[in-house]
Amino acid sequence: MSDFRIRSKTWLEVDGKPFLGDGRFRLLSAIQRNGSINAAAKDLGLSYRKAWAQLKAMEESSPFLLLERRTGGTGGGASLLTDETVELLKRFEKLRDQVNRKADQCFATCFAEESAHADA
Amino acid sequence: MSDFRIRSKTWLEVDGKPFLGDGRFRLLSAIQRNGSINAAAKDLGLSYRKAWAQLKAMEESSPFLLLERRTGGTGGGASLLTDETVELLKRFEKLRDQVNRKADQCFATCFAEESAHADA
DNA sequence: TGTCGTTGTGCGTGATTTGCATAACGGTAA
DNA sequence: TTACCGTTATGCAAATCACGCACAACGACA
Repeated sequence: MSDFRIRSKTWLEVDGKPFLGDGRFRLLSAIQRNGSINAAAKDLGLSYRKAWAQLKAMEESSPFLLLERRTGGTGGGASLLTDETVELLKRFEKLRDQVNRKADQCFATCFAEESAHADA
Repeated sequence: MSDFRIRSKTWLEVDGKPFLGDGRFRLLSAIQRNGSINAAAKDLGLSYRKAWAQLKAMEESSPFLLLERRTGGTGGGASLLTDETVELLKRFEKLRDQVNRKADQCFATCFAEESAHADA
């Protein structure tokens, strides 16, 4: 009964539609690091097309502006996360980590043959 | 910041491949209720083809026999969960509910404007 | 005014999913 | 023994979806 591993995903929704999950979290983080959607996509090994589609989906249901885009100009353009987005990422990361940790705990309790209580 | 709802999924893997998640849990439960794959599929509103594919995928990585199948005979045939599968479903349901409950708690903590600590 | 690297988008191609159609099976009853 | 019935099991064509190439628009700076 214990050949299993547990996995879990946590994400936020708006109006029943997916808003922010792990993939989009990584994308936004990469934009923050790299300063542009294009560089972020390359960084993560995904196509600009796909990254752009994810951002569009997010923006369609976001209650606030996600990022400032600049087309043309020095460097060809750039994209910058808003303060609210940076704050959102922080909260989401904390939430996700807490849930993952709890999932591991529950798994140990429900599926281990003989489990001493872990107190991590 | 609080137009969001939290969602989470929990599932089991074997050898890095998805084994038991919410959809397959519902399928197996429906087989238990209905006594056949066909009736279970109708019950859930999915095609027999798809239900069968899910079972096949599970069986390819399952450490034990999932269900007994009978082709032909009275009623045309039938399918019955093994005792181990019934036990697995119980444990998974418990695990899933615990993780979901914890996710709701964490969400309240991380995203509520002013949150008194909930102690459910 | 030309250059450059962005953002933004149309569209053809390939992969994946879906569902229809059909074969095989075996208890039961005639 | 044989026909019947509803199930398990599967091949295959059609539809749907995802991917990524190719290209247009943009604007600060030299």
